[in-house]
Formats: sequence, structure tokens, C-alpha cells
Amino acid sequence: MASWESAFAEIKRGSDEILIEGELIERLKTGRVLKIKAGFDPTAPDLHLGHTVLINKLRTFQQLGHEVIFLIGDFTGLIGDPTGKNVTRKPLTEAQVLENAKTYQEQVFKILDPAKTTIAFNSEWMNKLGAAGMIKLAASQTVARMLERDDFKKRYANGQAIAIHEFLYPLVQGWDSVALKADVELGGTDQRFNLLMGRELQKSQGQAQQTVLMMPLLEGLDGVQKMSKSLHNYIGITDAPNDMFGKIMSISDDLMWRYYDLLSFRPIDDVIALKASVQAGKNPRDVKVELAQEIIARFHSEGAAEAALQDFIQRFQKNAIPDDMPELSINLPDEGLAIGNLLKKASLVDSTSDAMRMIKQGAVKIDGHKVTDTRLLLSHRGEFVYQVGKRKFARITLV
RNA sequence: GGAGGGUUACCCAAGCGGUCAACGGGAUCAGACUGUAAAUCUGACGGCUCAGCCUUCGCAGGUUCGAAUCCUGCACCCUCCA
Repeated sequence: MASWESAFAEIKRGSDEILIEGELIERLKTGRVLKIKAGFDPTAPDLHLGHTVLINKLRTFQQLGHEVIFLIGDFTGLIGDPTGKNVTRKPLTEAQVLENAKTYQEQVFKILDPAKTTIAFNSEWMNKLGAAGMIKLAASQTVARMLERDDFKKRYANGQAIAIHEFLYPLVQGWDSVALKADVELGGTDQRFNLLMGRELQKSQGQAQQTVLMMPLLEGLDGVQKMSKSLHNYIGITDAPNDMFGKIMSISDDLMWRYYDLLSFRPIDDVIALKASVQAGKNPRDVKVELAQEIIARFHSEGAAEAALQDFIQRFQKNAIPDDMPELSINLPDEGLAIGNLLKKASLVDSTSDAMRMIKQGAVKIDGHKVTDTRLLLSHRGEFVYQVGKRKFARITLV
């Protein structure tokens, strides 16, 4: 195992805050295998790059020889984490939770080594705890303490609902740390309260208090809000290579550097060199391409990364139509088919009203020719490429 | 249990008897400009057989020539009191 100094440097890299650093150093100095806990709420069936910031850090621990526990919050999922929410979260059904959890397991091993990863479900000990145990646990904390939390405080002040079960969430998460005897818990900065609850409960149970390691939240494609499935600003790790490429290329230059810091496995010196070269005049687009390549290679393959690049060049830099686009055939009635209807049937627009708007705005093309007549009646059979806006294409055969 | 306030399009939020498919902001989409960036500018933003027509303002009724706007009942949310 590496020296504790270098291990600590690796661990700290990219992190937002470590509570308490000194404790972590003491643990590392002992040289024993530490239990590293990170909990995941099975609300979204697909992991996205935002989640991987944390998983990458787990990977770091794993490479340093520690025991990584990937905790699936199947029990907590029934509550719904109130963190950062300004409204009560809808609890998941048991079936949804199980389904999502399964998908998590499959996906996480694209980053972690399955042989070295322990997967745990918190229902295992939570179900045993029982109602009486739950009440006892709830009795250990006060409402005033809960209301110290910023999100609860705000909701309370704004007169928004806080359901009682939401108070249980941090307690359960903290109890997980007790059950696992965790040495370190990883979480996003928004998890501070929940993570610290683990320390409190461990202390009350006479255990050593876990070190809390907080990672920054990754901004989504919009560059402002955190990446999340429900905000539709995410890059899923199962996204097709071309989608990944497109999404990464669409982020702002500023955001690109953020992604380099949190997602790239490249040495920090490389990133510094890249920044310097851009300052010296290199096109940021090309640096973004490198990032896209690295990430696609990680979740797909080198070949897929190369193919995605070629497709990108083909499609946008040469302004050509893409090779792979949805292909469908649509029945052409004898009396003809209105352009609006066709676009709707092909799902290129949301409604015929939308189609009318797009045409008026000059966004619709057939085989590259702009459509200007909103009442265009299609009457020729055959294959045509329809385009709405810059990115939506469909090869449609009228039969 | 009591008193009061609220429920408007994806979100926030105006409107308080006609000129409302409904002000404004955000998000989104399109066009211009570009590096399919960002920023900016312009436009659109309920649906349809689209220069016209149809259905929306928590739900159900009612008053009226006419209601998002007034009345009644119901549902849900919030605040204060108990």
C-alpha cells in the first residue's frame, strides 16, 4: 500500500471538504483496510456522470486497497431523500426500488472493480430495527435540530409542507453508518447534514466516528443546476456514444474545465497544460473533443469514441446529414398527407401546431430544401429525409 | 375542532364580469451569429382539418346576453388559534 501521505493526497484531490482531516490521517496511518461507505438512493434507474464523481472517488479508495461498500438505499428509497428539495418527495414503491437497484448494480461496475466491491442494502438492518427501534432512533434527535437544516428551514419558513417521515431520512442514513461501522462516508456537499448524522449516531452508540468526505456536485449541461435526471440536464453513462459526444460538445467552455476537474482521470498536470494551450490560442472545441473521447472510451470503448468523433465531424463540421437517423415508413393516403401531420406522426414535432410554428420559422427541410408552405400536401411516394431544426432528422418512406 | 388565506398554461406569477388562449419572468424550441459552444439579438411557446375553428384558468353545478373573474358545494394546500 502507498504511504499515508500519498494516499491522503489522492483522496483529498478534487474533494470539497473532509471532516475531520486529522481523523482520516490517523486512520490511514494505521495501515488497516478502511470501510468506505457511499449510499445511493435508487430513485433514478440510470447513473449519470454526476454520480460518477463520487464513484470515481470510491475507485480511488479501492485502488488504495480499502473496502468499498456500495450501499443501495432500498429502505431509504421508500422515504425519499428530502435534501435540496423544496417540496415533499414522492416515495417510491417497493417494486420500483428493487428494479432501480438492480440497474445500479449493473452500471456501477463500469467504474468499480466488482471483485473488490461490497454491495449492501440498508433494508437488511432497517427491517430488523422494527417500529420500536425506529421510535427509539427518532427519540435521539430533536425537531429543532432537524429544522437547522437549510432545506427544512426554508420550507418551514415558506409555509411549504414537510412530512414527518422526511425527518426519518437522515436518521436512517446515519444508522446505516452504525450498522456498517463505517470508517469513511462519501457524499455530495448537499449531504452534509445526513453525513454528519452518521457521526452523531455512531458516537451515541460508542463507535468511532466516521470521517465525512464531501465531493462537489457536478453541474449539469446547463452549467448552473446540478446534474440530475429530473432536470433533464444529464449525461447518462449508458447513453449512446453519439449522444454522449453531442452532449459533451454542447457544454460551455467554462463548464468543460469543471468536467475536466471532476470527471477526467488524466493527471492534473495534463489539465493545466491544456488550459495553457487554450490560452495560447488553441480552439477549446478540440480540448472538448478530447474530454468527450476519454469519457466515451471509459463507458463504451476506444472504437466507439473514434466512431462518435467521425460521426460528429460528418454531421456538423461538414454540415451533412447523419448516417443513422430514425427510419420509418408512413402510409400515404390517396388524398395526400398534410406536412404538419406527417411531422407529428414521425415524432419530429410535438403537435401539428408545433409543426406550423416550425415551418413559419424556417426550421423544416425536406431533403435539404426548406419548406415554406404550412399547408403543403404531400402526394409523392418514396423516401425523403425530413429535418426539423438543426438536430432532428428522420428518413421517412411514404407508401 | 375554530378562524383566515390559497389553487391560473412546463415552473413562478398577473388578472378580479366582456377588448383573455389569458401581462411579466424563467425554462424550452426555432432563426441569426458561431466551434452543433457560451453570451447576444429576433421570434415562437394549448390543440386542430391552422389567415379559420375548438378546448383551457383545482373539480362539479349555478347566476348572466357573456365568467379565470360573481354564487353554492366538493377536493387539496398553507397560516394562526385549540
